[in-house]
Amino acid sequence: MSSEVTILHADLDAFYASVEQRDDPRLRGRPVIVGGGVVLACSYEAKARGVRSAMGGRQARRLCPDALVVPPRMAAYTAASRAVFEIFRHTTPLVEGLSIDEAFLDVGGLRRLAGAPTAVAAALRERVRREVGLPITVGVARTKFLAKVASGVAKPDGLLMVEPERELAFLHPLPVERLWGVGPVTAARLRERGIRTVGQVARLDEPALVSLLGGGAGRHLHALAHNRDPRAVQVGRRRSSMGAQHALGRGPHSPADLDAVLAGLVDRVTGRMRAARRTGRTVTLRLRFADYTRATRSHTLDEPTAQTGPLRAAAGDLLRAALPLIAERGVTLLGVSVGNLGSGHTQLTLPFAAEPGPALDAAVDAVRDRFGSRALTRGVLLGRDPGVEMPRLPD
DNA sequence: TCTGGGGTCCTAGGACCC
DNA sequence: TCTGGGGTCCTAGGACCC
Repeated sequence: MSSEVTILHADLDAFYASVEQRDDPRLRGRPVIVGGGVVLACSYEAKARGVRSAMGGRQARRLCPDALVVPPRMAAYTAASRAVFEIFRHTTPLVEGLSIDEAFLDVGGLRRLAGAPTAVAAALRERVRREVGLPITVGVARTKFLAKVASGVAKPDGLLMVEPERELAFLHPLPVERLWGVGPVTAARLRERGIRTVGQVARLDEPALVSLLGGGAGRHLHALAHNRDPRAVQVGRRRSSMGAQHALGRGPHSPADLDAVLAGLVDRVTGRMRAARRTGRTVTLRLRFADYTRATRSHTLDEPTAQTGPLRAAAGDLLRAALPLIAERGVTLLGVSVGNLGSGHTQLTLPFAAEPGPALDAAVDAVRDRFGSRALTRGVLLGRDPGVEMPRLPD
């Protein structure tokens, strides 16, 4: 783990709502809600009145009757996101996107070129504001985790650096919900034990946390509470699944209706897959029932594909097999996603001959570091020229 | 808090392989 | 013949994130 502060977490504020306020002056300074049935995003003026994203539209309007409700414009948000990520990548090549509106940037190599990380962060904020017209908050710290927590604390439209010598003083008073990976269930489990702050978590030993929360979450939380986070900023991560879903209302819905909805969903997903030049093998049918329980059913094809036909057929089989369950509980949401994306089709061009030896071994290690071991489970194609496929690496 | 649409990662059992 | 150890893949569920 680096002992220097090099990591930025940049996070656009109330992203969808800020784009709407940017594009329509009448919305500026006023409570804005994006999305009708459910709040997709809301401006800080609406947040001040208690409106939260994922809240039901009725409740949101009750809390804030004078809110201006606008329908989402996904194309505008995608365009704004692209413009902001261009600025990120112009700042440093080491950019790891987390979602449409946030990313980690490693600016460690820039000290001589562009100045200290806080100066880089301030310039970045200024540029996003000037060129894209959006407010953005940046957290600056020695680790990804601390940078993310810092941006959360600094929101909205802020900049906060956590100096190495005050990391624990910054971290320990925070409520556990601030920790990345602590949601309602984990927070409730901790609260039952009287644990509310990160400092209290840090006083528990790892076995106690593991028995309380399970192996993965327990070890994760123990590390974070002790400020251990060795993860590097990863460049070039690709989506591993693509999906689409649709809420149906309480029904009833005939099998033919469901099949028609399913066909539309598969069409949408495969269209996006082809546009992104991705293929996939695992089709997952997602169901939500009238009692808000959920189920998934999945099937893995022998060959990856982006064609509508085979994926549609597999999804149809899954739906037919789930009809008894649907008849029993009543379906309210249907979703399709395709996973196992792209493996076997990844091609990396490396600047050396792909012959066995120390150079190749080192390159494979570098690939593992950058993309994770999963990138190699189906073999990575190495080539000297784009478009030229080299033999598979041995496993 | 009564619920949209898009994702990630982890766990666990069973099948199957050497 | 009824038995080890190690590994991958598939399926299903669950927690979490924006």
